[in-house]
Amino acid sequence: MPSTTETLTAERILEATEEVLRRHGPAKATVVDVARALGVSHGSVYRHFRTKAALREAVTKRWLDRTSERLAGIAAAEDLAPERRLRDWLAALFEAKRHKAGDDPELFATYTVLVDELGGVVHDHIADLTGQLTRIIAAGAESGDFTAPDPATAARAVFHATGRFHDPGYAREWTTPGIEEEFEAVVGLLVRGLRAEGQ
Amino acid sequence: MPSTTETLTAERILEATEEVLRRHGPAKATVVDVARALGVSHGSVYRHFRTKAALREAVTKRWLDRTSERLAGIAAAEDLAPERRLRDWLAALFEAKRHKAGDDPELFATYTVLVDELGGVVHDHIADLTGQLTRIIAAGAESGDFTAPDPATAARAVFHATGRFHDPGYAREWTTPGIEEEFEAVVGLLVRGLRAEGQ
DNA sequence: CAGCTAACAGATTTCAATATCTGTCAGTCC
DNA sequence: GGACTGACAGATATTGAAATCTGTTAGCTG
Repeated sequence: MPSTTETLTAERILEATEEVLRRHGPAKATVVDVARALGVSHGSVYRHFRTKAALREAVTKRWLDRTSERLAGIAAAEDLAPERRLRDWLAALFEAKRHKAGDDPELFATYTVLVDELGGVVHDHIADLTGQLTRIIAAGAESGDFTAPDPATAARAVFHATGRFHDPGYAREWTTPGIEEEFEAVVGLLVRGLRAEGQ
Repeated sequence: MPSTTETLTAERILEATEEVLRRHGPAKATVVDVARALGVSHGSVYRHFRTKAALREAVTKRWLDRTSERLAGIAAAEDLAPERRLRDWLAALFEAKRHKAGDDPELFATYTVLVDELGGVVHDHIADLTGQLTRIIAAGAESGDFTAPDPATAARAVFHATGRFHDPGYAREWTTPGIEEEFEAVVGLLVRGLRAEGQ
């Protein structure tokens, strides 16, 4: 039973893949399942994605990009003071990840598996996020609020230092009681470390 | 073939267990293997450890404690300036973990598996390490080198912020080229954040 | 009698046969 | 004739029967 008569597009395949992953999980989701969900033969799916890995990569990239886009808005908010912008951005990153993990834990676990079987995608995602952070810190350095000889290095340091609050490997900890305070303590320390001497 | 005629002690069982883990890995190491290595029946092992989990826990605790002990020396070196002491301690922690991981990757992977199937042991280990950090930071706060209203909170923040350089989950990254510089950048930022206003 | 063994029940793991999946391609169908 | 199918070979996953392991205990042994 074909779900619609529309032509088969990469986009429709990605949507079906996401649904199959949600239902079956990363280990049991097959290309045949995706084709079945679309009412086509699996050969047709291979017309749009050369391998199963390419399909998984595309769907994962889409998922990661949805997070980056939301944060890009904050990174671009040049009206806010740099410190405020940095704190908001980090809080939004934490909140976004935590929400994804808490909302639908199985889907989050699924994407976590996909993410670390796909080296390149994560690398790009992290480059994207640290790029946004670099822009915030560079703005702060220019305005004199921050001391940062090399904003890109400082951005990576801030990103790594807050890993506990956005790296999926720590997702289990995101529901423990004191986590908000831990986050505040780490961010507070980092912001103090970035601030220019005369405040 | 009994390896010796000595009486069977908990200590001898732990040594044999470590050897069996090194040889077979965490998934295939059995209590029967340990007993065989000691030339006794597995029932004798159960006389000293109530369950297989208890045996694994004891051997893991021993392994973690070997790291803590080395660091305790630095934490107690009260002749060093607080900032120096903090930097040395963090560098020693990174170095210790990195060495363990690089030296015998399979044994490290084995213990990593054990560590995160045993919730309580890690918790104690982390409490031990953050306790050492707290003492260093508290000393810095007293001497006026650091600003830290709550040294224990600051210690946990520093520990979490440097997770990338001691959490086994990141072991893969410890051999990548820029890791030393990343470490320096994070530690530099944290130390700046801890320093009292007038330097 | 303290320390050990050996045999056991139930749970878990292994292994090999069987089924399913991936990726290709010759051929069908608007 | 461009999008799709369906049959195929080799790779991977599933399954269930057999082997092994965990944890207990009755009894041996020095």
